[in-house]
Amino acid sequence: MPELPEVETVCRGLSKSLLGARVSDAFVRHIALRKPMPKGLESKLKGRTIEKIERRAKYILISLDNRTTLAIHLGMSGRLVLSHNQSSPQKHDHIVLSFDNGMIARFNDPRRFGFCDIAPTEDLPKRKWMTTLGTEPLSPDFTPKLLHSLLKGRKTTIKAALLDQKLMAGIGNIYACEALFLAGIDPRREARTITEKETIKLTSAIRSVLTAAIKAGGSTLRDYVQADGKTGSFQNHFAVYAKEGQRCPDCDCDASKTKGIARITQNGRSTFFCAKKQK
DNA sequence: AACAAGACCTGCATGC
DNA sequence: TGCATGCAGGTCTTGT
Repeated sequence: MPELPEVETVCRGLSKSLLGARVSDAFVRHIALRKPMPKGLESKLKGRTIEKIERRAKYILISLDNRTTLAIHLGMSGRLVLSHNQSSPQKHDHIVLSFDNGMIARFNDPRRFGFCDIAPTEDLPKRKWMTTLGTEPLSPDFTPKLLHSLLKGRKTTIKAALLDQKLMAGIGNIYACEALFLAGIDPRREARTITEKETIKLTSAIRSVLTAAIKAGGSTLRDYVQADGKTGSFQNHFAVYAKEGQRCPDCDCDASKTKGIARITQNGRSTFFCAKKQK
């Protein structure tokens, strides 16, 4: 589910209510997500004050006042929602934190593809899941030149390359499809065939789709909600994602032999694109 | 090393 | 109504 814009939105929402708040009570359901829950997590959280909440790739990083950081990944179906309602943990709640300011934060993840880690902040960059993460696509480092060098020699498709978190971190299936559409690039192309000129278009497409999605509070398909429980709205602005058979917003493909937005499977995942516009 | 496929889970929509 | 099938925003592991 949550890709970079959704995780960014959640981080901003959590920051509004939780900075400076102290954990008065912590519930952890010790059932394995992608990895087992850290041992003794409850006692590591209880009594701590939240100093900073930020995002790296699709990870939420919550800095505590004892120089430790709690990292949470939402997987496909995860939510991290704030409320004032004190109630016993619901189905698929994995972490419930009560704060001294009256807020309750719940990390709920039905599919359990999520992930949770806690470590001294200075050790964080050494965690295995952290060391493999590539460049942030919204950082100034993400230039056409860098993208071109990342794609160099790669025989995999450009779509698969955009999803490769080792190359650039944070893009998921929705925004890979949308960015390729904006850039006018066929998702089936080999990554190494993308020209320098095309990387200019592609970096700019990636930036603009991610930025617009953050502005819209992310995309809600089914599970994702913001920290305040509201849905995102960027799904209303999709050009191609989940629009199989519909007309391309940019051309008259509907009337052509391509018959609108196509859906194909690449590396086991759906890709949506317009074969007329994207070359 | 790079790449593709399978595995990990639950829930929901669809079709019989 | 029940049951089987396929599909979903991600990443890790395995095998070629």
